[in-house]
Order: sequence, then C-alpha cells, then structure tokens
Amino acid sequence: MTVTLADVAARARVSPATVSRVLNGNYPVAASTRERVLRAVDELDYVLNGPASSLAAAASDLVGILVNDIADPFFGIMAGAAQTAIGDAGTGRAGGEKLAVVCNTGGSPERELMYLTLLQRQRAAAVVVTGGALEDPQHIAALTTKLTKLTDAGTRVVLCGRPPMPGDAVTATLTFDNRGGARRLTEHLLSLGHRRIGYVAGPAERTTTRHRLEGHREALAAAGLPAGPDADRLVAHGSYTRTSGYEATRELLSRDPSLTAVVAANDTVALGACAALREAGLRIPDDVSVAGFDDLPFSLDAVPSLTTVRLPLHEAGVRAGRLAMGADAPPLGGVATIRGDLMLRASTAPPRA
Amino acid sequence: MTVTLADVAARARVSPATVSRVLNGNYPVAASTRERVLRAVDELDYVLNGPASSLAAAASDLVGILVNDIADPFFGIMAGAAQTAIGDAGTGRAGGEKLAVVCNTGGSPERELMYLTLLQRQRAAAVVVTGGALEDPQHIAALTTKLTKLTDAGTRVVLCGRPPMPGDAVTATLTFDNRGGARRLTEHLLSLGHRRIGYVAGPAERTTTRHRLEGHREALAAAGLPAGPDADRLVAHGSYTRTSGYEATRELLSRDPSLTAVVAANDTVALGACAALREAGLRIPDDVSVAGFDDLPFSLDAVPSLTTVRLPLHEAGVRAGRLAMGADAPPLGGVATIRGDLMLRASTAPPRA
DNA sequence: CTGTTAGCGCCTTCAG
DNA sequence: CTGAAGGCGCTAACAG
Repeated sequence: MTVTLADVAARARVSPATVSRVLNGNYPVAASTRERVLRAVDELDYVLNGPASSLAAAASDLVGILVNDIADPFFGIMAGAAQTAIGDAGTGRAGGEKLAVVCNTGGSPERELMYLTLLQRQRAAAVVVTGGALEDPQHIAALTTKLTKLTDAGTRVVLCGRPPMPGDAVTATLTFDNRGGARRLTEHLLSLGHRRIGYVAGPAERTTTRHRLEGHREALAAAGLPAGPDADRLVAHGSYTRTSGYEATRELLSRDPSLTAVVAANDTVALGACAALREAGLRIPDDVSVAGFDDLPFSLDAVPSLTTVRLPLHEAGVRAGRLAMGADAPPLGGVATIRGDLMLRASTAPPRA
Repeated sequence: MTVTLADVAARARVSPATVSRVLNGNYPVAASTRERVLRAVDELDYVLNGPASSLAAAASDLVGILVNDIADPFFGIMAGAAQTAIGDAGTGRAGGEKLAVVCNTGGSPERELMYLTLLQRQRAAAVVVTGGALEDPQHIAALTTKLTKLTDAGTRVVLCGRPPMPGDAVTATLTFDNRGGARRLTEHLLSLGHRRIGYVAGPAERTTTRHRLEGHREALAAAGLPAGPDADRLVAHGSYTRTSGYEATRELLSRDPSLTAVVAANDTVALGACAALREAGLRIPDDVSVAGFDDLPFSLDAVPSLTTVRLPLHEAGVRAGRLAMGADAPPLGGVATIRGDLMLRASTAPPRA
C-alpha cells in the first residue's frame, strides 16, 4: 500500500542504498543517477518513513522547544524566533530540514519532565528550554538528571531566558539579566523622587520572580531606603497574569494608599495594575507611576505607554535556535548573559509634590 | 551503551514481548510480572526508543498543531488549549501520552506544506490546522492533496478556526462564524447612528479577512448604505499587526476626516487604530468609535476597553484537541460552526451630534 | 497469561 | 560511484 524506499529503487533501477544516499545528500552520487531517483520519488509520491529512518540512523531531526505558556507572547516570540532559526538552517536538501516543535508545559514541572522524556524517546536532535525555572530543589535535581541524560545521548540542550544550571547538564545557556534590569528600573523611579514604591511580584517559586525582586531591593537598599517587614508590606505576589496584577495592586493600595509608584513583575501584570489604579480613581502617571518588564509589543500601545525593561526576546530565540542546530559555537563558559534596556515612556513621572 | 528493551527483559527474567506489553498496557499481564518489569525499567532507567516503537507499530504518538503566528495570542490560546486537551487525554498509563507539538508556519504556504510533510514522515497520529486559510487556488489544491494523503494514511486531520475544505480531505472542521460576527458588529455601530465607518481589513488573500469584510458590507447594505467605489474608499488593507492598523487608520483618516467609527480586522489591529486616532487628536469614543474582533485578553485592558466580537478560542482549541485524539466524534456533516459574541464595551458610542 | 518468531523501512559498513 | 547484506529496537501475530 504505502510506497517504500525499495519501490523507488526499483523504479529508478538502482539499489535502495543509492536512493537513501541521494535522499540524505551526504554521499557522492552521479548526477544522472540522482536525477533518475528524484524523478522516481516524485512519480511515486514517496515520503520517507521517519521512524524507520531515525531507527536506522539512531538520530532524528526533531527539535523540541519547551515553553511555560504558549499563550503568552513572551514565550511565543522566543519560540517563534527559535523555530524560524532552526527551520531556516535546514534550507536546501530534502534531508536537511529539522522539525522544530514547541511544547507547552503550562508551568507544570511534571509536564516539563514528561515532555523531556517524550523528546528523549524520540531521540530529539536538540532541546531548547525557555523561561524562568522553578526553584524547588527536588525538581531541579530531577531536571538536571534528565537534561544530563539527554546531553549524554547526544541531544544538544540549550537554555534560553533561564538561569544556568550546575554541572554540564547543558550545551549552552542564554540568560537574561533580570536582576540588573529590575535594579535599573527601580533606580529610575527613585531618581524621579519616588519613595513609596509598590512591587507586584510573580509566583514566589520562580527564578525570574526572585531575580527581579532582588534587583528592585538592591536599588532600594542602595538608595538607603529601609528594608525589612515594613518594606515587605509593599510587595505582593501573584501569577504572571493581568488578573493577578489587578488584584495584587488593589491589595497594595489597601495596605498603603499613599503609594506613588507600582513596579510590576512583567508587562502583562502591569496592565492589570493600571486597571486597578484607574478603578481607584488614580491617574497614571500623575497620581501613580507604573512600570513593567519585558517590553512586549502591546506595552507601547498601553495608555499611557508603559515604561519597562526591554528584553531582546526575538534575538535571544534566534540565537538559541542556532545553538540548538549546532550552527553557532556556545559562548565562552557556556553561558551568555543578555542585558535588558530601560525603555522610559509615559507611565512614569515624578510623584506629586 | 544505551539500555534496550531486551536488557529490561533480561533483568526482569521475562521475554521482551512481555516488557513491551506492560509498557504499552494494552494487554493482560500478571500483576506480579508487571511489578517486576516496572522495577527493572526503573533500575535500568530505561527509556523506550520512540522511532523503533513507531516503526514496528506503524503508528506514532505525535500530534502536530499548525499555527500561523505563534507570537499572536489568538493562536497561542487555541494551540495551548488543544495541547492540553491532547496531553490530558493520555492520562494514566506510560504509553498513553501523546506528544502534542505546535508548528509555526509564519503564514507561509510553503512552510505549511513543509510541516505537513514532516508530520506525514513521522506518521503523526493527528494534525490540527488552525487559523484562516490562504485563498490561492494553487495552494489550496496542494493543501487538499496533502491533507487527503494524511487522512488516507490514518492521520486524523482537524481544522480549527478555518473554513471547511471540499471533499473528505479532513476528519472534522471547527469554523468560526466570522461573517456573522462582523455583520452584528457593524449593525451595532449602525444602530448607534454611525454612517461613515472606516474598515481596516487584514491581508486580502486570507479567508478570515474576506469573511469579516463581507459581514461588514452585508450590514451596510442591509442599512441601505451605498456600496461601490465610494464605500471602498473607507476600506484599507494591511496585515494582522498593530503597525498595520496604525498606518491604515492614518490612511483612512486622510481619505475621509469625517469618519465617526473604525472597525478593525482584529483586536491587535484595533490597538494600532486607536494609537493613530489619538495621535490625530481624536478621542475614543467621543470623536471616533473603534471596534475589534477576537476579544483577546488585552482588549479588556485597553483604554477605553474595546468593543469586539468574542471568539471562544480556548473552547475551540480544546474541542479540536479532543477531535484529534478521537475522544469525541466529529460533528454531523463534519463541520461545526462556532459563533462569536458581541462584547459591547467602552470604545463605541453614538457619534457626535 | 507468557514466550517465540518474524519482520517494520531504512542506513551503513563492506565489497566491488 | 554503486550494490549487497546485516541489523537498529520494538511490536504483533502465533503458539503454548
């Protein structure tokens, strides 16, 4: 029923081995022979059997990209960029293409491990893991073990927008300077004269959350503002969603109505914060300044446009994709840190006199 | 070096076939034997060889989800929902899991076909194709052929948020009522008293664009407004991006400064339209009303909140996922039409007197 | 319930 | 440059 390589060989009057060689293009074949084979392929409408091919070659052309939330453009942009970089690299021959696929973990550690196992099962050529990591030691251990096994099996493992991992579980790491970005953002607010700054943090157990919060606190400390429980009253945790930003901001407002600025865990959360402030009758930035993080496309369109820290998500994704393909060499030491740029826009201003 | 099923069999002192049976769970095995095998699997840290398994079984557990733009939440939401539905259905046994992966075509017909070929190569269990289709007859023909081949090979093919295809190239189709939604939206504007309504359309060659525009025109015609070149002056085409909405709106404004409303191809475009209007010193909705389509999460947070047509993207994605798994039966006739709900919010109001 | 026996379709030495 | 042969690791009838 289904056409096999042998059928093509018969039609082209060559051996199966020859067909295989022209299909993979990694072995000299006479032009006329190639021609004949290609024609037979076309006439028979032959499609390579991936599993058989992967089994025999002990390798596959599958590349997995893991994301925490596919509906969040933060991940969508990185994943899309990586996928493009991977797909484009395989230009030319029929065999050169890689199947770059994205897997949505939904932030669940179990699903993260499950996908990695599935990818391992498929003998994936590479895996790109994006986004902040969970800080649970048990999960980190399990993840390290799993990634080490993948690496040992010859799968390239690239971390993108994620903190480095100990040991050599990983081929290359691109990590965002969340701490530094957050610090500069809060410094900006301080320089405008703000002193009572609320902070809407992300989920407590994620590295991204912790690093950004630490950067914020560093800036406060450097400005000589008091730390401790009193300052902690101005920090509220939630998830990376608009709703969470809304609720956390209401909470902060109730704890301290004299707030003059709110820094959000990311742009999406910042949008929720804006909604809560507006609802409370406060104007942005006249009454309260707001800042986000990431610089997602909509931040520019927010009203007022959002001051934020720009992360080069697209560039990072492309770079991760190239690393995954083995097209680029890993950075020295295996880790490259990517800085965020402060984008000063209309949502921040000096506090009321 | 790498652990195989035979190694596990040896350690558990059973035959390879038995190991295979407990792993796949689709055959009776004595509890004690199963126990022993599972222990051996654990001790040896065995991972099934996917390609070998797929080859022998002539089937794989890969499910592909094709999207036009992974960075657009419109697709992210559907894809995430589908992926969840697919992943969750495989709960329980070790073998039940499906590898649901999303493939980003970037709207390119070549990449769409390429991914389908790759998926065909992998003998994918199912394919979900999301989003509007290109109207190019040549591409439609190629696509139909390819999908028919997939279907014939036993791959379930589900269309989600896409118009039906002729013949039985496809297992099931979930299509959005773009035309009806657009008609109701424009009717709403008309009922408010608007008569000079600009329309910022999407890319001309996409079905989504055409259907929404047709709905808009139906409403105008029903209200007795003139059609023809004069009315066409109020329509501008662009891509589904914020920038495009911005530019097209400026263009419309220059063609007719007396516009009292702008309907956008989707919410993202509407955001760009708002920016252009504000920049022109026009207030929304006081001077000009604006409406979008899709009801993406940010629409609620826009200022003013956006009147739009709500498409149940999540529900559609879940349903598509279940159809792809074969968990649900296809709708009668193979096609289900999904309606959009009008969301009346703050961006629309009666025109100035 | 469990073992034995054949391949699944392709790649890859090894000869020629 | 091309052909022949063996096996990749697993599953699916068959027997028992």
